[in-house]
Amino acid sequence: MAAGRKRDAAATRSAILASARRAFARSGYDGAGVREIAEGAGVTAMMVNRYFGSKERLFAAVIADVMAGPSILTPENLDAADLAARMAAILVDITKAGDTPLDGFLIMLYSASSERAADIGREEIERHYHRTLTAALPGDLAAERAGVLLAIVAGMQVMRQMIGLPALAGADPEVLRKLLEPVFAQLLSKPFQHKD
Amino acid sequence: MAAGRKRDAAATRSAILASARRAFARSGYDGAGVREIAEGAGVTAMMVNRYFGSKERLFAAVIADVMAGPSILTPENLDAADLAARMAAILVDITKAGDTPLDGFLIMLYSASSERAADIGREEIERHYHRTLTAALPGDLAAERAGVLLAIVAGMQVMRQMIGLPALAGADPEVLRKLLEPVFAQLLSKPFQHKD
DNA sequence: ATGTGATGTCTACAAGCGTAGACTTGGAGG
DNA sequence: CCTCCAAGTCTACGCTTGTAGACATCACAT
Repeated sequence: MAAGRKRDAAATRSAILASARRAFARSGYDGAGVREIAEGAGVTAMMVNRYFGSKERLFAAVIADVMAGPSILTPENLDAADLAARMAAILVDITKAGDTPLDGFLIMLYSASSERAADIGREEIERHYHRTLTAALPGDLAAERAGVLLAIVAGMQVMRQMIGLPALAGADPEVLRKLLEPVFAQLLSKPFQHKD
Repeated sequence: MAAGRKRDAAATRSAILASARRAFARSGYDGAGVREIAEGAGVTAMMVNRYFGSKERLFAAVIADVMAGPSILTPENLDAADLAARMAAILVDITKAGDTPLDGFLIMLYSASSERAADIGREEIERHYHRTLTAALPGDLAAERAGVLLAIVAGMQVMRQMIGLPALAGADPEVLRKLLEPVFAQLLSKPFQHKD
């Protein structure tokens, strides 16, 4: 058991949740073991099941916890005039290499090969990210444009953090921002019209 | 053993490779089991190790096989004037939902949570995709632009096929092409200059 | 036809997984 | 001080995994 804490149910629960978040972000749903998660929280494996019922329920709790945290799509960002620039800056910052406090998107990507985990992830992405972004986009094809935007965000996380493509993982953040901003601006642009 | 084939080493090897490709594309490196792969090829699990040495070596062989196949980055595509439109069209087609013959990119994404698999994947993406695309890009920051382009390709695969985001998975292909083409065009554009 | 080596199968092992139930220990209320 | 329930640990089961070695079987060359 962790030295600093003794028999505090709420604290133990938080410790397990935090450890699980780290573990899932590092190894994905399948890769992270219950014993490993428990050790990271300073308890035994059985406490995970005592507090969360099962590994699957723990994963769902982690995703819910992550979703409750800050994201690119905060209301003040969505209403800002320079949304494209903000999105680019935040995305580049979030996906910087090393032991970044990874956000939930990455956890879901790592876990997407597990069918159950992918289901949970799709549901949460849909509800939390896609719906919000779609609603904020003026013009035609808002849902599709929001989808492409999320795909770009996902792709940057994949390439910078999961694969670790050197050209992206080691790139100058300023350069990446300059590259991404016009891309975002194009998809976000207000007078988007479906012309054909 | 498969009914149609009898004691043909080359055919058995191909069958295992093909089955492994399907299995890895469906479940990722960790998710796909050797027994499952073997069954898909109509043999026993031990044949996998006999022909490929280990699961890890099998995975490397699958990636190599996939890389040898067709991709977006064929020379005639890279030289074409309408590269952006071609990339958009091919990407949308490749990532269409259902039991598509998935390309290697997706296998690597599914397997990225395994450290060894991610290493193999990064190496191959770097060598096969990123280097080729970088060389084909005129203007400044070719490596970074190529990286962002690959990230978008990866993101579309993730969102359409892994997560299955409805807005993308169920979208009209024509619409997606129209959305992606200007994005690609912007990153591919010849007179790209790093201005600051 | 008859060895003989390649081809494929069977059984099994050691390790790790998620999970369950019985057990022990701590800390607060009487 | 003593009790008692929550908090936490221990041991273990059943399963799956990748892999190893011994065994069987088919096809071809002599």
